[in-house]
Amino acid sequence: MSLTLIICEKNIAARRIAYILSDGNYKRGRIAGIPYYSFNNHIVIGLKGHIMKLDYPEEYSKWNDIAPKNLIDVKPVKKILSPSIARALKEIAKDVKKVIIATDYDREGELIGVEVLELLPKNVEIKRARFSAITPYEIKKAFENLGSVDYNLSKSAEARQYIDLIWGASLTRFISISSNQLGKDFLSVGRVQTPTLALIVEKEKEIKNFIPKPYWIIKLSMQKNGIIFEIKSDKIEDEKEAKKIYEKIKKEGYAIVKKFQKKTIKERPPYPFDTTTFLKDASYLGFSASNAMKMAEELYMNGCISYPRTDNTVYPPLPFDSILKKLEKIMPSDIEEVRKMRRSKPVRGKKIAHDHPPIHPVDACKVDEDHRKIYELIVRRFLATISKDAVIEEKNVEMAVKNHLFKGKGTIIVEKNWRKIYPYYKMKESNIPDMEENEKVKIVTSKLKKDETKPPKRYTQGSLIVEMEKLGLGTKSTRHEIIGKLYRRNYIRGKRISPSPAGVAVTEALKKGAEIITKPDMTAALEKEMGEIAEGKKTFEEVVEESKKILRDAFKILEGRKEIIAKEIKEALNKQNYFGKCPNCGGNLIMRKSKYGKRFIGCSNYPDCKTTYPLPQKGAVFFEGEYCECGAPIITVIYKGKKWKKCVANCN
DNA sequence: GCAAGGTC
Repeated sequence: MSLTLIICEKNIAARRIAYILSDGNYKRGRIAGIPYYSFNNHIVIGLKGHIMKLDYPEEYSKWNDIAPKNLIDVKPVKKILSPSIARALKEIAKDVKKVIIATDYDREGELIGVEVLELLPKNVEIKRARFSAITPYEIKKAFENLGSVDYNLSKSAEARQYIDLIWGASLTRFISISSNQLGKDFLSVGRVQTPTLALIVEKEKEIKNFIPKPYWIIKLSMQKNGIIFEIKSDKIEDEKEAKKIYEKIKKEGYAIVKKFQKKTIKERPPYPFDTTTFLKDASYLGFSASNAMKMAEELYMNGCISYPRTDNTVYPPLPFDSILKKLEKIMPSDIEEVRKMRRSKPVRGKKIAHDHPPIHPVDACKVDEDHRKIYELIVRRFLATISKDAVIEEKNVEMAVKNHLFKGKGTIIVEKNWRKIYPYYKMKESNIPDMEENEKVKIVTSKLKKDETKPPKRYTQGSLIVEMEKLGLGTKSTRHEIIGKLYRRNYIRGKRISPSPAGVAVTEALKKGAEIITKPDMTAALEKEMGEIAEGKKTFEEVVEESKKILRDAFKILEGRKEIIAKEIKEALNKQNYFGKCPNCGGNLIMRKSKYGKRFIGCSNYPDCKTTYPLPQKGAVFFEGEYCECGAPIITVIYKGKKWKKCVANCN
């Protein structure tokens, strides 16, 4: 018997492909605990993404045994990530004559396929199926037109792995060892995480250096036909000028209409959910990116929504009617509304990818509270994208008082349509009456208001993910994990994200010695080089060697600055670990770790002063200079997106 | 105990 083995990137893809190729007549089985699907001398098996991982050989795993910079020239080895999958593949391969790689049609997918080949005997025939959607048409076409594996493409992905590992491992160890942050408290560095951290550090700097500029605005409260509305002057930067104008106009009883415009605007619904936009809106609902992603993954695993990792904002043909029919069971009145306001074609976003559809519901589900919020967001987004445009009426007026110009604006939603079903995007409505040119309108009151320009806003997890995507940092699958990592390392804190002292110190230290790792440019350059490997213009060896050279040069500078770097990071950590003055002896209270790894607060005069306080073991804790009535410091705790303050002595 | 990338 000669078998054909079809390898997919994940189990769900394997099942669907088996279903399509066998016209529904496949059998399920398990081997080494891994599910597979068989029909007519074919076996389809799904992996769990990469089955190999690049890492340093065991003997280099002790950080003190080798100087970090020497890691650059150690050859990493491939290690098996999932022994059970490797066993299953080897078992099946015994009877296999032909292998078809049917992993995702992208760079990492090509490498995942090649990883499998390394586990299989060399005498099998190897083919590659390329498809950009798991639909019967695409799949059948791909399997009728099999190609061969693109080793240049897989090599380009290997170059990325290699470069990420040598830069990440060597710099992580260098920074951690020089600042003596070892064990669980190590300080990490990476091609994606460090530029992301630098964005946050940079934003904080902008906020700190921001000098607010005062300005004045004259606001007039107007009345016509019983409608009260507001018009205002432009910003006036000079106080004297503002007062002069105000004095001149404040006793006036009327303003004269110079221009009046009324227009009706059709407002399209928001485009279908890709991962980035989904996480942005979930962030608005108070979900951290990691938590939102976890909820979405669980909803996907339970068959409630489509695959949650996608860059696509354009629906392929979907069974819209049957999805609506399913959803009717759980939200009948909403679905009735949507039926009444269906648009002829769903809206499309700008980004099109063909591997996965935009995130949408696939079935009606009843789930617990946290999942429900995420599920409802996804369902409502889907419904909005197939609903009619909202209709907005916008009025703009310019009025003059003694030759000084004032502007007013009114916005009213005439027909809510998609806004009815997707209430997360709020719009401020304000009404102004219709007016005609040269008409006199009554001024009710006038005010001169002082205000000032505002500093830029800190990132939220949502806006940070949007920015990362814009800069090409990370992927749809990794961005939320990168942000989670920065929190876990205590580099960043808060919902409105700010850097910790250590986050700032590590960024600054790297900027002065290895600036490239702190910028998105490194990813951009790597993308370009990977493209060249894929096109056969450069070899893996050339690209890796070039990268190694840049890293060696960076180490020359870093090694020279080692003492300063150590001092700066240690000072930052001291600041981070300082929790105020000891109420018993006046010494410094410091966050320490017990020998079991639990954190607590102790006095710097230990053992003479034995003052200690317990700390919560989870979340971020820090001191903002406040003390409780009992004399003990008040700490700020951030955990699971919530922030609160408490007396460290628990005196209440 | 290092990275980032897949996926569970």
